[in-house]
Amino acid sequence: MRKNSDADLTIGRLSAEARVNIETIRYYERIGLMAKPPRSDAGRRLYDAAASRRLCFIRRARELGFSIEEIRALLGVSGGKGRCADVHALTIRHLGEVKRKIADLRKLERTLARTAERCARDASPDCPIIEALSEPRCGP
Amino acid sequence: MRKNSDADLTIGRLSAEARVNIETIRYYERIGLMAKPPRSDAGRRLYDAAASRRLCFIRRARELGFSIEEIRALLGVSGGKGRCADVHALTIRHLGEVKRKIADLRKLERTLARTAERCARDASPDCPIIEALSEPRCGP
DNA sequence: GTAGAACCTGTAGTGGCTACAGGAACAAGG
DNA sequence: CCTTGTTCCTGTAGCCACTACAGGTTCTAC
Repeated sequence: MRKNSDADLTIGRLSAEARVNIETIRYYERIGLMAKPPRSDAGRRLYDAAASRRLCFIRRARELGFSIEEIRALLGVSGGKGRCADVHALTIRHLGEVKRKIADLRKLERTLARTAERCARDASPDCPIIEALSEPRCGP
Repeated sequence: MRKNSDADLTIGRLSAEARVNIETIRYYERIGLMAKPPRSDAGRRLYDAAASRRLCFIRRARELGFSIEEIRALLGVSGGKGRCADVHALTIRHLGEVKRKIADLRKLERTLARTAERCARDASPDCPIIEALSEPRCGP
């Protein structure tokens, strides 16, 4: 059962361990984010502990909203090939994007709340929300 | 130049007037959000003022983050066929989603900020961000 | 041995666009 | 009228990060 690289995790077990969908793992392999693992005689993928750790890294980074390409860069650094300053810069840029998204959504929230407030909420076909969306002036 | 339906706007002019991309207008036609307009002898789409107003409605609703299907429903109401209460319900649901997204992003923002703060920002390959992403404990 | 679960590859789809390719028609200026 | 550049057409494919099959093989438990 032991292979030379200690790879004995099938994809299903890896999926459960790292909490990443099987199809997603195959996808990550396809796009090069995960290495092609050794196979059993039956052609089944066999993963080791290092692969599991890498997949967890990827999942955490995804959860933080980093894109696939950003994660590629992060993985580059995590191998000791990059610098902390680069990671920081990437994180700060990402943080800025998150802040911008929040600001946009806050604006949107306010507009929606204001509009909904004016709504009579009855069976009438007259509706201030629809009226607002139907403003005749549209062009510049 | 005048047609029986007063349709004399080419798609480019409609695009400029409603501030919606030409390709997007064609896409909306394909998915049934916009009606197929009459054509010139040369096969060019010719839009009237009502089409322009409808497109503006769609754009505004998109800007408010409503999905295509939600916009379909809103357009149904705007023709006098629905009720204000339904619009309100749709808007409140949407508002709830926006609030949830904001809450998620706020959480994310805090995590990113906290992590970035611990960063030495130097040329070191040792990096607390990478360390956090590399936590050995991954499974449940 | 059998049935169900796990795994494989390859392809297509999700949502909402966006960008071509390869052609035809139009408009403006000389 | 001719030329050139712009606008428009249809159809197809791609973006991002997955996700869901179809149709098959292999494994596991009873």
